Amino acid sequence: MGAVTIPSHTKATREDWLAAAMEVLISGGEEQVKVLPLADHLGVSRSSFYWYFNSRRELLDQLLAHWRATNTSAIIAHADLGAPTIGAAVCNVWRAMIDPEIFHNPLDFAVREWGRRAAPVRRVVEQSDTARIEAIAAMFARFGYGETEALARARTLYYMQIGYNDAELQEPMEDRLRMVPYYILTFTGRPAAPGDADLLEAFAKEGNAT
Amino acid sequence: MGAVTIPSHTKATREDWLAAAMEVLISGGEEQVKVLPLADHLGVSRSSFYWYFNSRRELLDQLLAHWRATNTSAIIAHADLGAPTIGAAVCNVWRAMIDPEIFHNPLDFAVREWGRRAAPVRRVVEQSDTARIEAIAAMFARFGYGETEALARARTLYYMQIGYNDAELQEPMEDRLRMVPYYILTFTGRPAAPGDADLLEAFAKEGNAT
DNA sequence: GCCCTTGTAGACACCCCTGTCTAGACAGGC
DNA sequence: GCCTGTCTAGACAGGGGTGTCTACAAGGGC
Repeated sequence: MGAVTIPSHTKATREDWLAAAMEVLISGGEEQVKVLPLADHLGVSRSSFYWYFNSRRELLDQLLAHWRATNTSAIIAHADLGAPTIGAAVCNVWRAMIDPEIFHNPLDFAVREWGRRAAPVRRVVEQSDTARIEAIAAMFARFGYGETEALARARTLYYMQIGYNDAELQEPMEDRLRMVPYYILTFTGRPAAPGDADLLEAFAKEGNAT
Repeated sequence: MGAVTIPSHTKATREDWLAAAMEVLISGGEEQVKVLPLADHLGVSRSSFYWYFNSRRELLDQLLAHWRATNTSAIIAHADLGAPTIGAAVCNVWRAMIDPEIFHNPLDFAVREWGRRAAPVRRVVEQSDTARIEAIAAMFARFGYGETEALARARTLYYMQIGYNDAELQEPMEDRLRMVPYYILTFTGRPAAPGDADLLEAFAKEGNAT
């Protein structure tokens, strides 16, 4: 991991290509990740790309690897977090999935969509889904839910959030917070305890619009 | 609506183009709907397409219109159905969203994905989501849930199913049925009544793998 | 039997994308 | 000051894609 010396006449580094490609993957999907437009965007010749990468395919593999190494672990970490009540625990997971600092939702969807058409990618996505849900189910189990119920509730929480994010609901944060107790009731089957949504509210107050 | 006479030397009708395009939209997304491959598939010259349609764009508009006219109304109709208990009502909606005869899930996703990138399409999808959720919220309200709770539960049910479908979970039907009472408990906050899942089980018995 | 509408084929102009290859610019080691 | 390794430009070959235009085949109306 020694510092790599970058010649001063370098216009676009490997990381520049990756970052630009990631942006396009997120905003336009895998099919839009094309070498020519990326080269234009970086103000560089297309052939320069082939110095860093063997092919477009290799670039895409790198993007998938990056996704794998970030989003899934973030959710699992938040499901594993200690919490006083199941309601607060649910809020931890919920927060992890709406905080752009923790979980990159547009990227998650870009990869999910990509996987719907590319079998190798789909397998990676399925593994991640399973791992995420297992972590959430374990969370419910820690609060006394039976195995099957924990799984049902984990799936409900997880898939509901996936669907919710998918809809990109433009809902004012205050409306959303007002509904939190009802969501907690639905997800856990127990009334929300006072303080369950504290961390969520604190996060909202920091000025996060979406 | 008079019967249209089709000259015998017609190789591909307007409907043939539409059906082929729909297939591609579903399996490959909007970007894959291309005139040249469709022409090859239909064993016809590309120029013949331009006799029926002014442009690729016009073809896509037709596909969106067809989606609008089928999937959304199917869900709303099933949410409006009478039911003895809220658990059975939830099963009605659930069944509507997993029965390929009623609701074309792959098409729904293709359109949803398309809308993520095309603003006019997105608006149509948003309208549909709102209408579907309102119908489900009204269903909960009919069983005595307060307005906000009904909305929270409607969204949970609807988005969870969207997320669930998105994951294309390959789950044996018997496992799925076994979890139904737990899902009913989660969605409604009330234990499943005997018979709630009867229609769902009948549907499963008809031999529907997914 | 002719014409006219319907539907198709094939060529043309134009655009965008991938991957390869050659030539060359630029800095640093020696 | 030359050589070498790093990086880039530009041209080339090859593959698709959209629309348009002209010619033409094949029935039905008259």
